[in-house]
Amino acid sequence: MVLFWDVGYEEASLAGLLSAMEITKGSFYKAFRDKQSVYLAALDRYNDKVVSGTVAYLGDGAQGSGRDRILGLFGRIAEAALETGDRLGCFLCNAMIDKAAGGGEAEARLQAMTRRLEGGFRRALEDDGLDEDEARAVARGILSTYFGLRVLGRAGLSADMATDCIGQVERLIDRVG
Amino acid sequence: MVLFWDVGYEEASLAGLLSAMEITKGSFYKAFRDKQSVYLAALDRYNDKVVSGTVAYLGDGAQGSGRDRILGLFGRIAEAALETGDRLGCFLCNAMIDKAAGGGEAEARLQAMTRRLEGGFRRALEDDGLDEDEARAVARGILSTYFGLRVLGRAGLSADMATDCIGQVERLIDRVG
DNA sequence: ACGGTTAGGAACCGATTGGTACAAAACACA
DNA sequence: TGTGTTTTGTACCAATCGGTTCCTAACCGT
Repeated sequence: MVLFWDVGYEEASLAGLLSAMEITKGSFYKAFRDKQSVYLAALDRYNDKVVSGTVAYLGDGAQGSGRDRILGLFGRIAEAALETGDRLGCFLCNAMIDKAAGGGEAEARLQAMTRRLEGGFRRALEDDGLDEDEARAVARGILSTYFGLRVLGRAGLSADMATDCIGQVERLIDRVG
Repeated sequence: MVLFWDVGYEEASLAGLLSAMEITKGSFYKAFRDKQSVYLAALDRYNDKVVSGTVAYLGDGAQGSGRDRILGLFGRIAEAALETGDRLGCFLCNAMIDKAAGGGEAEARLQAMTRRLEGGFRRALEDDGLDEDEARAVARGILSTYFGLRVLGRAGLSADMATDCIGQVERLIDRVG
């Protein structure tokens, strides 16, 4: 999964996948139909692990208000990009750009994950008292900023760029209610 | 340029480039050093044509207020994605995700284009009377939303998603001043 | 220890990759 | 028209691509 995440579908060669999995071709083609199916499995895994984790965090009242959770998420992303020099970005976001991948079957998964993420933001906003329609609209704006930040993070994000972006997310939330 | 824009660096095969350019290998390798240099040239071309056009539009007072221009830009993007089914997205945005491309030389160009785009937004906001610091911060938030919208547009953007995103950009602008 | 099943490894496959070498064709200038 | 130069098309290259085949090695319950 991490290899696809890092370098995309085409650039992830079969040899690279094999060494990353520490298996050889025999086992590979016993376990999977072809390269594409592994990619789809990687997407599913990302959905299960990362997206689920993010949505759970956004919906976890123990982490503070909805506002706190959303800003906390963005803070963690910026922190990872700045301090540990994380250049992976968001696999979902990368996959949406990567046209070579999945051949149609990927698109449904991508849209489903996008909806889950949007739902996570909306949930957090509703916890702060926003009504459904307004929460959805703001959530979508935040989602879009989220993807944008992940894109920027992939190409090297400066610290002040990150803080400015997060500041705007903050304003997007605080305006309402 | 359009081929790289559409399918990315790796997926754009030499044969595809040749037929797109309507030349053969002989002329190709006389005109360019290798595939990577063509990619960089395509990035430069995108900068010259598209980014320059966008920045010019954002700075053109004849197109209305800065607010009008920014919202006009987003409107045109959404319109293209929805009506004509444009799945190209933004070459700059795609290239930032596409890690295979450019090998270090691309990164400087990408950051330069990003700064130009940010400057375009900032200029439009300053025309509406925002001071420099505030304009920069808002511009960066808008830039991030811009990239996010382009990502969403690549994977099939619904009409209400687009209107909600643009609505949040509007709120981001209107809050200030 | 046995036979049957499954997993694993390595050789091999045609197709395609980006890139080179070179000759033929088009061109410019006189 | 003759000559020298540049452009263009083509044959070719090693390397790598994703994928198949097949044989061996490990493991299983009896």
